[in-house]
Amino acid sequence: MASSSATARRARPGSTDSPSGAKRDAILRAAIDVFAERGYFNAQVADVARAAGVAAGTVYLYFHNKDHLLVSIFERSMRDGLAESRATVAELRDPRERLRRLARGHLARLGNDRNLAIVFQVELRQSTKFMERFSATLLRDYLGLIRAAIADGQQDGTFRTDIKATVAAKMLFGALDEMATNWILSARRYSLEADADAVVDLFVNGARAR
Amino acid sequence: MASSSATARRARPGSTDSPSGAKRDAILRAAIDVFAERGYFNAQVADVARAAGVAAGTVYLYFHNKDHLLVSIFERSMRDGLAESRATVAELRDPRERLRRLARGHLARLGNDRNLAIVFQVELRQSTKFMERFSATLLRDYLGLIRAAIADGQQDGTFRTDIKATVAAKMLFGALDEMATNWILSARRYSLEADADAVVDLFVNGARAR
DNA sequence: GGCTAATGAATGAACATTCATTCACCCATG
DNA sequence: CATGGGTGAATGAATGTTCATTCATTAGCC
Repeated sequence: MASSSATARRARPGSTDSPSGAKRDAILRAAIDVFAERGYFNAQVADVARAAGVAAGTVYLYFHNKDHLLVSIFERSMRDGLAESRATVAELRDPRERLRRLARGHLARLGNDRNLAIVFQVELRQSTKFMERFSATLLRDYLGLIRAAIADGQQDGTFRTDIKATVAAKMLFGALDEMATNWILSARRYSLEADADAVVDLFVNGARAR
Repeated sequence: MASSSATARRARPGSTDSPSGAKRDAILRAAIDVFAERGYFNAQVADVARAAGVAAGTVYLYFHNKDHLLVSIFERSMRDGLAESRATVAELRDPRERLRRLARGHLARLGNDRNLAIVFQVELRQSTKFMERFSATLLRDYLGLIRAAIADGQQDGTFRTDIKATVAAKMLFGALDEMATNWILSARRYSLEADADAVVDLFVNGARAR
């Protein structure tokens, strides 16, 4: 009943996933910037449209509604980030090195696009609805990569076996997340990626003097 | 010019800080529950009023506006939490033990009031406006306590001196924060406070096998 | 009876979404 | 090669709803 030609609404250019979608990209980029600037709930769809150089109604040719804009930003970035992370991990054997590269990648991605980082660290965490969606993918797949590296390290004797890989993974992720949030809120413009090594070092070696 | 009797609006019972404020407390408690349930932006002031058992207008006798409700929740909990943390820390000498008790206190406070935890971990992080306010106090004073414990530990030889206390403090905080967020989003009802020791142990000793 | 707290209906502004209309382009035809 | 009409993308003004906030009125108390 859904897509028979009887109900045929006018074909929409890229509601789901068009191949090129230059205009769709422009709207998405504008949404990242406007949401980062004003905050999701305070941003008006008309603002996004203006920033993208299109009319308000045009946004609805590419996205179902305002929510869908936020979700699309999330899914796109997530997809890209995870793919990159998987590729990075695939070619490394040493668990410590894997964690280091995952951390660098994570912070580099956010550090290279401040507005995207704001959307991820702040705007996306509004309401448990988004959080749960966020959590169901990022914290499953991405945390999974970290956990796997740690578990491998436990296998090969690099890491302690008396800690739970799951808890350790959450910890490392939390530490990175906090670095990103701090970076956003800080007036200083330091390199976020540079924090990665310090975090992984502390995670691996601990704070205790030896 | 602000508070001269010329401008004297009708005295409001507890706009800022009334001594007893039983009704104010009821409204604040209702706000925590309603915001946790529906999310700040989707919650209506009328919902809060209903949950508190008062009329919509009454909310405005105690709070300037909807924002002020969120800010008040934050400031009250913050004040209490910081006071408790300071008291805890004051009577302990060992840096490791201080960190452990700070962590336990942090997670216990959130673990004892799930709705408050939701407001803190999710709702309060909406828009950089709140985040900055959040950051300016929590991340200054609270992180300060953690940093001081770490710095003391560096002085007395407990902790490595080749790490920056500031970065380490952010890391530990981030790890705890992540535990709290995970706990909220998890369907399982485990004890959040129990995570504290694992986190501090990992922070102090690191993941590396020894 | 005078005072303040509390009420809740009414107000009005803000804004997501719709949709009738315009515009730009393509190509079949003479 | 010029024309025109068909197609669907794009527009943006209009709509309707959703609340935060106000305030004239009432209730309770000393």
